Amino acid sequence: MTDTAQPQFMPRGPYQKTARTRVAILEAALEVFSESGYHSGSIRDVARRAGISNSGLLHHFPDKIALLDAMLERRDEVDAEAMRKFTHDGKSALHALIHLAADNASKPGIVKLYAILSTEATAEDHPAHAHFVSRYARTRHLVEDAFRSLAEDDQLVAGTTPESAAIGTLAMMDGLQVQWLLEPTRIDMPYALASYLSSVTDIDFVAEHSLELSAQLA
Amino acid sequence: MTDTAQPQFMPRGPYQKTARTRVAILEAALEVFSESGYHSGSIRDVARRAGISNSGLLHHFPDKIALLDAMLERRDEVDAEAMRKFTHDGKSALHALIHLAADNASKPGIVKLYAILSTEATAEDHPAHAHFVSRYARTRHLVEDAFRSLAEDDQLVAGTTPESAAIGTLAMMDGLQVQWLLEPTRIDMPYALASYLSSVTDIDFVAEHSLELSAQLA
DNA sequence: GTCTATATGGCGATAGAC
DNA sequence: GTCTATCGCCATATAGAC
Repeated sequence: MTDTAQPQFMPRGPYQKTARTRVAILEAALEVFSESGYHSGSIRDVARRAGISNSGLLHHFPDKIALLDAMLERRDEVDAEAMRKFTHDGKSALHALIHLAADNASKPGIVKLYAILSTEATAEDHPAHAHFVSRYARTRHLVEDAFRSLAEDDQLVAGTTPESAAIGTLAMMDGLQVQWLLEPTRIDMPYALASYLSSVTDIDFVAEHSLELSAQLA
Repeated sequence: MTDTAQPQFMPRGPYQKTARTRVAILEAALEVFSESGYHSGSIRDVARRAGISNSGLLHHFPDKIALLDAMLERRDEVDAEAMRKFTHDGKSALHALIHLAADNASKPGIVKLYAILSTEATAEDHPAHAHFVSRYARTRHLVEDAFRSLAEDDQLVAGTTPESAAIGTLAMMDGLQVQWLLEPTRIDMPYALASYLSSVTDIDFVAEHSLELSAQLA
């Protein structure tokens, strides 16, 4: 990894500008890859949006793949941080997923990035293929653990296993995002996810989530 | 529309060869767009696989967008045919969806086509945007009707509406496809879908589907 | 109906000046 | 660290011969 992750340890000297430029490039890369995916998104477009020349960009990232890797790594730091906060018990972890869905509803760029890249990266020779395989495995384990702790309290409905519930939860989140991107006003992602979680557990996530919403208004 | 849909009405004369060429082109287009999506898939690649030159292809389809439209139209004819067969009652319609999922598991090309195109077409200026918006609306209505007829027999679980169940079903199917494309051996699409349908209805689709499978072996 | 040849332009990446 | 200039490639699409 490079110096992007800890810019606070080198704020002075010539590196300060470098770090700022790198961040600008990575943010532009997120925009471009969100809109067009990796193959159709162009380095030149990223450079243009970052206010830098084509070669100026390639000074910071040797090639297109390095740019994609760095951008994904940056995103994963943010995600990992958000995940770490909600590993209390199973129920609160699933509530956190509903919050995540609500949060995503205000970030179409991020949602589109993962929707496009994850399908594109389905091809085995895609530069981000391994990244997404391991990303799904990691997330699936996290969600599976949440369901397992619920199962120990007999709160999973009959016929549902922690594994099948975890696969179903991730599938539901992904699928809802596609429909939401196509018709944002028709799809209520957090509600639909809560509805799913309620149907595979003995917990009324829909009611609890709407209670939270009313509490926020007070 | 062109003559592709009714080749049986003009089998002789010079059109016969044209029709055959067009079909070869559309099948090649399906391959290419399945692997790379629309933007990254190239007309040249399609032409190469169809055994024709670049300009030869453009004689049949004036530009790339026309090629995509014709290919989607052709696929939709097949899909509509498959759909028409199972509009008996609500329960059999949902069983047919499980069959569709099982069928898809042997057609990674088709699955990948829709997975990639539907996320790519999320962009409002994508040539297939309108196509996918109306495709989702149409399918959602079909599934919603199935759930509505179940609701009239009190077979929907509490807290689930025909609309939310339809949205959830489509989301589940889409999301499962992405995970299945990434790790085919880990995901059992028909089982996972049956599991979802069982959790939102009072019908044990998992048991009924596995009964069907055993019957087929006999 | 299919071809070759070509116009036009975007792409990733490199070389070398400042 | 950033630039201009450039190479070589591939793209969509057109013109015109056969």
